[in-house]
Amino acid sequence: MDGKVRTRIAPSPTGWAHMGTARTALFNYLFAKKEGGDFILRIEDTDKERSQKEYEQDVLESFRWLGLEWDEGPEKNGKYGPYRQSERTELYKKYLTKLLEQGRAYWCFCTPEELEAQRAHQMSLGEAPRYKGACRNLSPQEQQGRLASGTRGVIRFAVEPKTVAFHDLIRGEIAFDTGLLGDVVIAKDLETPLYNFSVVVDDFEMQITHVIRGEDHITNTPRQILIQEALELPGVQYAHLPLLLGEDRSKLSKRHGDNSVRAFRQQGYLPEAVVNFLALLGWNPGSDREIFSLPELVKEFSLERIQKGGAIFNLKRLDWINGLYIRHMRLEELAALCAPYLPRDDVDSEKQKAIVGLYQERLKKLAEIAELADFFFADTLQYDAELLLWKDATKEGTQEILEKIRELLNGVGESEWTKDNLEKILMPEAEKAGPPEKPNRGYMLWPMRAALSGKKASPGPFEIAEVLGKEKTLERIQNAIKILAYA
RNA sequence: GGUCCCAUCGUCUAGUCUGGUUAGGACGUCGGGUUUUCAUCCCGGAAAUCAGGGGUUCGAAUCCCCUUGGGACCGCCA
Repeated sequence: MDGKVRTRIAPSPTGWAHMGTARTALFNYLFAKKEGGDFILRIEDTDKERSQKEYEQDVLESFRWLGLEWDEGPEKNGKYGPYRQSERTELYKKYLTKLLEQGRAYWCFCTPEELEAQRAHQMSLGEAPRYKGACRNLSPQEQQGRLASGTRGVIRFAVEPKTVAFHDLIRGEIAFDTGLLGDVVIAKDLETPLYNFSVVVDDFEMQITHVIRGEDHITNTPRQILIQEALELPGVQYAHLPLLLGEDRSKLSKRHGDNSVRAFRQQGYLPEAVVNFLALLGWNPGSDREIFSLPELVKEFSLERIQKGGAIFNLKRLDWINGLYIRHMRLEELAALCAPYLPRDDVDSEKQKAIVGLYQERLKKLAEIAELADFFFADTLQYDAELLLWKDATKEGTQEILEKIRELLNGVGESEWTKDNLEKILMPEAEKAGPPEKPNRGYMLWPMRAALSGKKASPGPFEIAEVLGKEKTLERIQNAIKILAYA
């Protein structure tokens, strides 16, 4: 032992990687890196029924996307693969056998029905539901006999009644009376260990020094400490994180919608923004600063500044941070990220970049650009004539001004077709637009912008015109005149 | 029901250890400015009797006790 800090994230691949898992991973990563230690990824796939490769893949992709690279694991294409519990069966078997031989664990042959009945009975009596079956008193010979006869059994750990206390790095002393626990099932058979057992074995074998996990694991801790003690393994430090909550203040789950990392990724949240947002849920630097890159978080991080109470997963705030990161991005980079959300055909990358540039200040998440910028890719715009009328503008007046716009634009050469030029040419006219007694540029700019975008809200008319090009711009002005004529 | 954890604006939180602040910041919200619209940007407002009650003290969000409320867990899931 060189005293190096080692943390781990241990997800089970039974669903898409969750935001809660991502935050736990982040805190483990931050603490490990802050202490100059290692961050390890261990896939807890002992549940063969529910574990799926697809989900495991999603976990790896999600963590990599967030920039949470783990420090070791089986080599795979020059990158570290994850450790998998399913590949460590022999290891668990060794420790399981040891506990069985020591008499600290035993085979239990109670049926699920019997256990259910027991639980129900205890609950009705107001007791803590726990295993108090008779199998604990079966002699080794009886256990072997039943196994030999083909009776299905599970392996239970004999919990000794005592007070187990541990020091939680976030919450301080926490004590439990294990007499209330009951004998926990630690394996279905020698080849199929269960969570509370495999965790203890792996955390020791992987030399984990700090177990940083969700608060929902607090009550598992005494069981794991007992197993640790029975196996004569050294203890680890625990830090139980406050939970991520839904709007109703209950643990964030599917009930609150799809909170998988991939869902956020698909909507166009940036990994840097997600990391920044997640870090500030339950932790703060002790200053007013709230924008941090991953390396900056590593520098600032400390377990002492982690909150005890749960934190609601506030989408509005994520949107704000995401918009902020989008605005601070290099346009080339943003355009590349937006490309998948825009139509592929007939658009060159320069034009795409120009379009994205118009939305850099307007996007909260990348996917929004599809709908916002759709009119750039449309053939003919469909909209109600009403849209073209600004405030108290009349149909006739608007028609007139559109004609004027067409005339002026017609005179602009292809080579002079830039936003600045168009503005220089049209603005003097716009200033005079409207009733002579109270002219306002809105009388011209609004219908022009509406004609070009077909929308109530969009970037400015000159910016759009530049991207659209002369031909398409004139076409749309013409189209607007027609729509007014038929209205 | 049992065990354990938690409690400052609607939300994320600073301040609590080492009592003395107009209880600070941010998101959101409302209003104003810039503006053809939306967004950005700038300015301003409302918003927490610090869950409640009792102590200790000249003084309590901060220290002590009680109560209440919320949450997590109680699986042959993790």
